[in-house]
Amino acid sequence: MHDLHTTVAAWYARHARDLPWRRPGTTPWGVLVSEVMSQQTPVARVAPVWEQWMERWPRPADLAAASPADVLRAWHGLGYPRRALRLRECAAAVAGRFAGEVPEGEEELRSLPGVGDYTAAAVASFAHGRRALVLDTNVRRVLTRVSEGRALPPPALTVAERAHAAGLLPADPALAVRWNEGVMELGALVCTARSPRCPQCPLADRCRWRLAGSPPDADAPRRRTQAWHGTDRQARGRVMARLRALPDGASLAEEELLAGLTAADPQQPQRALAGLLADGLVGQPAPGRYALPS
DNA sequence: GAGACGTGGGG
DNA sequence: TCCCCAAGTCT
Repeated sequence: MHDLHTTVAAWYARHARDLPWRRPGTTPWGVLVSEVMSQQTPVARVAPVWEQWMERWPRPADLAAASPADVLRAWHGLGYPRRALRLRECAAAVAGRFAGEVPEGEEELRSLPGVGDYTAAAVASFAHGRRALVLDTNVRRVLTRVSEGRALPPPALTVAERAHAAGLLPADPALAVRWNEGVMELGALVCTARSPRCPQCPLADRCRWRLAGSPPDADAPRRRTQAWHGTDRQARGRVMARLRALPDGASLAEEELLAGLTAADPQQPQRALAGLLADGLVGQPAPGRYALPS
């Protein structure tokens, strides 16, 4: 029976995925880009996009100089395209306010567009080797199971969770980094949300949830199932797909752009377009014409 | 704090 | 086919 941290670190050393941004030579900016791309998006889908992205725009200044249209097209498949625009703004902020160097402190990191608590901690820890509390959904799930004996963490991060996780974070920065990446990876590969691979888990012998027989979600209020069909979000996605597919320099009139998007609510397509315009995801190269923002 | 915000793959 | 999601952030 090994110490918790040693056990996780040993498991990570043996089972960590060979993700492109974990390879030697990856810059702090590359790590930041990987974290933003991975927000709510499966890592397997991020990897190939990240490689092309970093080859095309290796430094913050390169991305800041790119057109929103190119950035949005390169983002294809990752979802939540507003993240792409924010990442470009983030690049401009790093290039400008921070002389092209990704800041090391969580406070400064959080001041960047698209960087919240999780991403700031992840970049501080994984890119700079700092001691930071990385609390993503994977870590929360692992700790909830091992320590609380429950199947899933509450919908929103609680102060109790934060305190518990903080107490587990090693004091030594290098050990803290290993712990962070180890627990995250364990949650991503073994202690998964749907079908956890408990027989392969290095913590199975001390997991309260496992020891209790892996009881299904007690009564914890689950997040409401994500609304989708017939939503504005779906309509927005369709509009963006059409614009991304347009040849460079081409544009569409509103009727062409929204044709066939009729929904239960006849106002929806236009509402979606208005929202995209407001978000800067759609541009108007000429009056009444629409395209990706230049 | 609740709700908005995409996409494509797996079970 | 249909449902459920996957390294959150912003308002």
